[in-house]
Amino acid sequence: MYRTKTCGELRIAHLNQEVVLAGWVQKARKFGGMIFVDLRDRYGITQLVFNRDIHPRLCEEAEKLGREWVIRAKGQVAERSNKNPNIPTGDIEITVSELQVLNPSETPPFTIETDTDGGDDLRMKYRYLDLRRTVVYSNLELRHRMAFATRAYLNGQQFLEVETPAMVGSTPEGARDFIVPSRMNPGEFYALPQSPQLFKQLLMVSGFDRYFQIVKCFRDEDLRADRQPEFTQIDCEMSFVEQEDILNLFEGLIRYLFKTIKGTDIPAMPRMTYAEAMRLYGSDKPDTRFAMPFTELKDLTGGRNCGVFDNAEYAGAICAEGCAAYTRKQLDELTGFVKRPQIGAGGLVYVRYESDGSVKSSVDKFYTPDDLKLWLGKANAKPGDLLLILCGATGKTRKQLGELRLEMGSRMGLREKDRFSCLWMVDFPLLEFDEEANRYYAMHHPFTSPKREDIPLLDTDPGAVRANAYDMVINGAEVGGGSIRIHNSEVQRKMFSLLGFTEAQAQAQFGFLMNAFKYGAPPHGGIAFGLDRLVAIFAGLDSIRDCIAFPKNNSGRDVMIDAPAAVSGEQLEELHLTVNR
RNA sequence: GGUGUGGUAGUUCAGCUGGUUAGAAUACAUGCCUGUCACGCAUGGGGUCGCGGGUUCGAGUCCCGUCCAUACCGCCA
Repeated sequence: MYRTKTCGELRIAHLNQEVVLAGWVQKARKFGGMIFVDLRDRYGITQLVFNRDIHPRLCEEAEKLGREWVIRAKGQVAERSNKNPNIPTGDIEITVSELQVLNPSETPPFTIETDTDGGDDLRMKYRYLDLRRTVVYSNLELRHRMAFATRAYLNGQQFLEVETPAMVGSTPEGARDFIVPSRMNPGEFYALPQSPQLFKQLLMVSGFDRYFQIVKCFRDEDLRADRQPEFTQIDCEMSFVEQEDILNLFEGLIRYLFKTIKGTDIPAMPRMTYAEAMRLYGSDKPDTRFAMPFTELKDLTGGRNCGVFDNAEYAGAICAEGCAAYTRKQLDELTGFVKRPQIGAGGLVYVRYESDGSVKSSVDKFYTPDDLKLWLGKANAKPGDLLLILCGATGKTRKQLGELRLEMGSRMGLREKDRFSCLWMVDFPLLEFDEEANRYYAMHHPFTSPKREDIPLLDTDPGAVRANAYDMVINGAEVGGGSIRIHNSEVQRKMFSLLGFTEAQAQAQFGFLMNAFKYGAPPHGGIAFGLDRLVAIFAGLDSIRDCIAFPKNNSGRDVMIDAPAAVSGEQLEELHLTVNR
């Protein structure tokens, strides 16, 4: 037996017990006649003590120990004379009587400690060492617990976990596919699934009624802090349900996760329509940890010959509470922020509501204090508040104001990581018009059903049709989304024709699904949650990379195994491929 | 594809308007140290200043190009 106890479990109650521990040398503090070794494993750290007076030969051996050596030590649990209240095992130590080096280690390229001296690049290259650090390990442990709890909840709701293929066919809509050449079918390719969408719908046709799968999905698009080319979804589908059933059941899942993982009861999730979210927050995933909604000012800005406002289709303001004292420098910073190419606003108008009740603004040339007080009134501003105003084309300006709102939220400390605000975003538009391609695209996917009352609009005003589609938003992040699917072949045909698919194209791409639907497809719908994002939010992480064991870097590379990489000419030949560069 | 930021010791970083031998902390090595837990003290080794070109008497520093990392925009039904 390599060990009788782990490094995390020994307490004062184990006093005088003879134990065997195994693990890694976190750090050895060497004195002349005494050596303290912090022995680490997954469960914690236990201090080993070597004393020259008691075991001179052992002490000599312990002198050689270096960082990350793997050792095994036998000894007696003893009460420390100087206790360490910072660790759970801090009351005891092991007086070692036998020491065995199981494997020495080179000095690691960075320190394996919570406050490591290693930068991101290096930690990713040696990810197996990075994962030894408790802070990183605990994110993966949390991920395990969340996945486990998800399975428990869904199992309790009669969901079956079914595996679907990871080698599928490429489809034209949506994200770029990762492509896998087929050796046995020259010139033909599999694609890795962007989601098991079609398969889970087929499982509904098969009568599985409630399906889920915690499954890897793949999208060949540029990465972000919250986007990896391979990521994990909690993918779900249900039959004989309406939108309300799905919202309730999966609000239950998230509530269950908060309860079991964080021990908190979250309030009922408000529902917000897409239109309302755009009007109030300029985003379909508003961060509702703080309010600061938009106030529309266009109707109050006319008649004063102020070109900026008069030429704008839209003027909107946010009210930053208590920020009237912002300095010129701070306002300049904000102006710079909104003028960055990523935001793209022309400029920023501010109105200071001074604590003494007076008003100062960047448009004092055009507007009287009484004019400005009307604006402040509409925005519910109080003395001491600061109004920040953007204007321009409606859609664009709302988006810009949304970014400014988030920036102000951050600056004002309103986006604490340990506070959670969840909501359902509902009534998404069914279609989105793409100016460049001069056609409609499905906002969600082509199988999303339109709202029954909006079906007539499909012929007259497709852009106004609302979908039975919904997203769950937590702290400004889209953590899940889904829809009630189309199960009526007439509506599906209309949808394909709106999307510019010919009958033949639709048949070629989605024929198997459309055929299946001929044989009694039940009404059905589903949802998929991004497990990585959920874990990141629960753990308060800035990037989902920190809760993925072996993530890709910003360029989609795995710097640890150095992938992707070139393959041999023989391999290419077998696959009937030539590389064109 | 675009914008910003960064690349200097094993690591994290400092290095001003260009100036002589490029620093700090930490890690590492050696020695001393019997209650440390960020141990302490002393000594030491360690540098292609990302790469290429240019300006200059002189470039870590300025210019151009390029590569890499990172955040964001585009993209992500």
